[in-house]
Amino acid sequence: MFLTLQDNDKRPIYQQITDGIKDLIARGELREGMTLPSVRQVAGDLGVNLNTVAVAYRQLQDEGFVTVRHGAGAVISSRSARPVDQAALYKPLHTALTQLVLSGLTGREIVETVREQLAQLQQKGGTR
Amino acid sequence: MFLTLQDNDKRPIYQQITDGIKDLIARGELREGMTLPSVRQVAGDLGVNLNTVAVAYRQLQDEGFVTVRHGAGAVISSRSARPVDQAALYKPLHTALTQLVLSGLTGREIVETVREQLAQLQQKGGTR
Amino acid sequence: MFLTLQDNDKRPIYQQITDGIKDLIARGELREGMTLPSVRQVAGDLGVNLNTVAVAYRQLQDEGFVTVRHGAGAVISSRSARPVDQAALYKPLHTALTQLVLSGLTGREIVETVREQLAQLQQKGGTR
Amino acid sequence: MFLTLQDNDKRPIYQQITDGIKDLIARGELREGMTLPSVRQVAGDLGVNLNTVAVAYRQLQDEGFVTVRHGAGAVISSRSARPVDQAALYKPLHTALTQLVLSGLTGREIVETVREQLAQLQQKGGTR
DNA sequence: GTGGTCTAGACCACG
DNA sequence: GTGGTCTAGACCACC
Repeated sequence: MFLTLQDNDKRPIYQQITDGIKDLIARGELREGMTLPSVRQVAGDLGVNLNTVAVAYRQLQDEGFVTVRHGAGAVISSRSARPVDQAALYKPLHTALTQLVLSGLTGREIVETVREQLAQLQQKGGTR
Repeated sequence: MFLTLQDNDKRPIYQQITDGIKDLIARGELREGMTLPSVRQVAGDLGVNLNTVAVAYRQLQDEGFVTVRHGAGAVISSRSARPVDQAALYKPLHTALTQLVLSGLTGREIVETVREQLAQLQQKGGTR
Repeated sequence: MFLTLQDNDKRPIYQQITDGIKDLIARGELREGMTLPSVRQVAGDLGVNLNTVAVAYRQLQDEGFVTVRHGAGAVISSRSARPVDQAALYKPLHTALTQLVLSGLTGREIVETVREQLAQLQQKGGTR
Repeated sequence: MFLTLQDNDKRPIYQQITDGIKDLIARGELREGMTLPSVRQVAGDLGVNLNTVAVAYRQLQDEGFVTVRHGAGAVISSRSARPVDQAALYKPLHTALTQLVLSGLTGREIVETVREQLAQLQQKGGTR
């Protein structure tokens, strides 16, 4: 399977699924036009309830990442179809950076870490 | 007041308070030895429940950012007193970066944003 | 083709087809006695399942918009053959108007929009 | 109670609740700053499951109509906080008008009906 | 008290 | 087969 759940993760399960799929899209493993595995399959693979996965899929649809065709599965949308909430976008980054600064890392070290993580996200060509 | 709450923020109120105070420490506006305003005062200023602020202060104490002395309020700890959870440290950064990549920003733009935010956090010299 | 499907439309595909054909009838592009293209042709053109189109045609027949003659296709009925469900008729209008009011439009603007859309529907003189 | 469910309504229950509350906001019976009745109370009054109401409330939150404060209820947002999807806004109106034209009503009659419904929606001063 | 999440299991609508 | 909705009932987090 391409998704895994973390026990020590504080996010709700459905959110982990949503974020995980967004992550796969960001990394280019899931591309425009591809069909997501069915709700039932994901639920079975992860060992969670059908509804939990359905909530995640619904969220992805609401945010414009996938187009759900009733009875025919969920298809990855084109990027242009996805909206952007500028305010909500930078808040998590700010919080994360604050934590890193507090931990005593220097700005140089933090930027280096950011570069590494970005390289990892983009190595599949997902943001071409 | 030095803290404000955002209506459109998804974090619980106590978390916004905790994060806000950490932010002030990171920026150097709150320094080692300074005393935080009382739970009652913060609750009154923000218009929230006493318990909510108490939870935030409790969290700051648990994480070693402040030392609460009975009858004397909460004072900012020295940085060396603060523990570091490596795993928990980088996860928020990864999530935040993923969101930014998904929004269509290039790696260059993201690194630039990171630099700006770091500069803002450090302009007071609080952690350098 | 005379019909197109919208990806961002929440209605089921068969409903989009039904509504689309009703629209063409309302605009006078399809008139009494004309024959609809075959289920197979529409399915092929739109790239959807045969059953989906069949359901749409069935719905049009149930509502009296077309008469299906075995082996001869579906022909547009005379207007007098079409029944009217008063209650069901005004509910969608009410819902639509509520949405427009909520969006902040003034009554004057909404009435103007309605006039424009009606003019568009009637420009071919199909129902006058 | 201020909400009622229609048996002959094809919309899912949670959608009827969402639309009903939007309607109340549009009519000005629910105004900015007022608190919605609790999920439990609505569920009890309407005789539906807790989750069903929770879905409706979540939808209202996602669309910006209410701000949910965990543990403290759901409060009506200011109108400026609400986003607008232009495309989705006019489609229902178009569909509704098409049905009315097909029923044989004249343009004059339809505009008159629209005026009446708008007057009804606005009589409480909700759109001031 | 409030809302949020999750499960187990049912039934419906769509393709 | 697919996803969507709903119920009954549980437990958690927040205020």
